Amino acid sequence: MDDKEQLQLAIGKRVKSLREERDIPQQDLAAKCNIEKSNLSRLEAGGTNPTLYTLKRIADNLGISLCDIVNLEDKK
Amino acid sequence: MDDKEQLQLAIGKRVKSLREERDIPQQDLAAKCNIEKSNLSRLEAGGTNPTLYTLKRIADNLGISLCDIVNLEDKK
DNA sequence: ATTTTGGTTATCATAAATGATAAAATAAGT
DNA sequence: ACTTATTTTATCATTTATGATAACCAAAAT
Repeated sequence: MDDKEQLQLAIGKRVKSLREERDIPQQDLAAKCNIEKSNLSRLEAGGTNPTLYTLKRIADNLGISLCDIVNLEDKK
Repeated sequence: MDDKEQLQLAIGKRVKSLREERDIPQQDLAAKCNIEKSNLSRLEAGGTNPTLYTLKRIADNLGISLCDIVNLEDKK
């Protein structure tokens, strides 16, 4: 697996984990962020290389900073 | 100006500032990151909404973390 | 069993990021 | 002034993120 795929999987896991910690369904988060639920599903599954703005909206609606949402080190 | 534009300008400024601190020309950084110099120029000018992977490569070659490169608060 | 609810997956269209290249502008050296 | 280095800008092609929609799957609730 290459660098890019690993990164995508890592950010996907991170978003999913943060969302689940808050007990908010994909659909709800997607709606609040104005992104398609199918898009969020792909993102969480590591199937996309999201743009900064997409990550910003997700971070905002999870109540954390951009810096925090891309803090992928040692996150399992 | 909308949210997205502001974000783009902020990340552009941040990258440019970090690059200049290190006295590395756009061309060199672009080459190390395997991105087009024109693309990096656009990015630094706030003309693009970069993907996570693009930011990752830039961060790596600037010697900082993803978290750090998107740390845009109070950066002027 | 059959509705909900949450999530996934597939497909297609559209917008936009990036690649590729070239030319022009600007700054820095000399 | 002239050269050199650096950056910007424009254009076009290609790839891909995202939008939009629909169908499907799996639990859980009832």
